Amino acid sequence: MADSAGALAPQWDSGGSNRAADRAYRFIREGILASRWPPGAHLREQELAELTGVSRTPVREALRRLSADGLLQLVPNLGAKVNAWTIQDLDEIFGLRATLESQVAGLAASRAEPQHLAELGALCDAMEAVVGDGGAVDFSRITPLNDRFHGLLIDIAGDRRLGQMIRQVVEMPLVLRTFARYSRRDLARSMNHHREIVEALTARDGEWASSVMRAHVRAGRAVFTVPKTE
Amino acid sequence: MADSAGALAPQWDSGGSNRAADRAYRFIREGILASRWPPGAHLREQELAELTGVSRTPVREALRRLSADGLLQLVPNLGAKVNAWTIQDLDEIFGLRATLESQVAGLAASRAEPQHLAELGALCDAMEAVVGDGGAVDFSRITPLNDRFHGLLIDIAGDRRLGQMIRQVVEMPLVLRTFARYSRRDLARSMNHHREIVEALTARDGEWASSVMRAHVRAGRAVFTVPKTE
DNA sequence: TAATGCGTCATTGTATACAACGCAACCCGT
DNA sequence: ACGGGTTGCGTTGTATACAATGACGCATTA
Repeated sequence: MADSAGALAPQWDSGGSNRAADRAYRFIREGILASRWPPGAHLREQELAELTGVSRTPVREALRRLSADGLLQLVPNLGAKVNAWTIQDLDEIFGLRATLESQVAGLAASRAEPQHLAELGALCDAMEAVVGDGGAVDFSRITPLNDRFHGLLIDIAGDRRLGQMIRQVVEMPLVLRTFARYSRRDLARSMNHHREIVEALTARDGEWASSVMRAHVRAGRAVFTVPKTE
Repeated sequence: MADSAGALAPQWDSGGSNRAADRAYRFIREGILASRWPPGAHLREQELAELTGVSRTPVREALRRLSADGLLQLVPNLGAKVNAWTIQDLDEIFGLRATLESQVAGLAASRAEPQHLAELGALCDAMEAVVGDGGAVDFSRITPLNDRFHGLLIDIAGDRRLGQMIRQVVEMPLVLRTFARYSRRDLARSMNHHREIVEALTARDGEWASSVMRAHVRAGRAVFTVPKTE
């Protein structure tokens, strides 16, 4: 799910600093996302400390944060396990996303200003350019654009906590991006959704924007169940 | 806000253990909720360690958790400040609650079973008994009942993540429970909301339940702005 | 006098040593 | 052979010592 309804990587600065704890956080997080450790794997603090080049103290802090992110499961006196995702988890997560992101779209409709609409439109152009290139779709170029699109919507909506919640929910199943893939049809539909959302915002129609966004997310959910058609 | 739309204290076991970090967590949390430290106050790790009777290590862990809860604001190299709540914060938080809890009510409507409805009804009875006593309302007796009511709804809905999100959102402004108070009219309305939600669940009408819950939360928000009428 | 640079101190961040806990293997008794 | 207790080891939890960072005050200078 390198595309829209599935991506939305957190771009906030949590862990952007140069503290040892932040380095450990980034390192472990990247490792999990790259499936360096399979779901269910037990992470030992000492080992992580050596790998990261810091002591156990910042590693412990990183583990707590990753647990809060939902990437790990922490059991007292037993340590950290890489989280494994069930069907029910996916349903719950995408259900939450549908609720929250459609809310964002609705809010954004009543607050979007011309420059916002212009940037959203430009992002659509850029994404369509990548998809329409003819050859194999370069997901690594779509993902940041898509993240920016959804992030910008959150900014426009102007509800910090709502945005924070969404980022938290999206963070959880980030691992799965590697596995699932959008077919070309899925991608085309996603692009259309984006366009339609911008249109709805231009028309200042919150219900419209909200509905399309809900569809957008639920379509994203379906990619995990329905086989890739292409 | 000892009542329904404002309470819903987290009853999960986060911090229930006997580890030093958990004791520190509980201690500091209680202190903040009891206004032992005013909003904006700078909490020093050493001082907290001495007060709690543990070392700085578990105190640091507790501070990180409290920051994730939203009770503290953490700045790298500068430490922790007790969070101060603005009008915008309240609007955002109650907005989220309205969205999430109404979702829960809707889900619960399609999943509630007779024994659930019975327990919800019993909780309504108990709360009304406390309120209708005639004398001054004993908030300390309403709060746990109300928490149980909302918590049971979450259980019935059967969406763990949704419940987790709600608990997280409710946790944030928990400090304010001390300040705001429901008038007798507000309380009466709250009780009516509860009853109506149970009715909607009995009728298996998710839209109905969801709407009442949304009203319930927004009425709770208003208590913070409109002066107590009594 | 006001602005700037430096030094000191309080406070946070990190490393390391030690304690407590849990699991597993083993021994012993029945 | 099987069950219960026990010991040993690996891992997590906690305390403490040390390093690094930022804030405040003072002195120096234009």
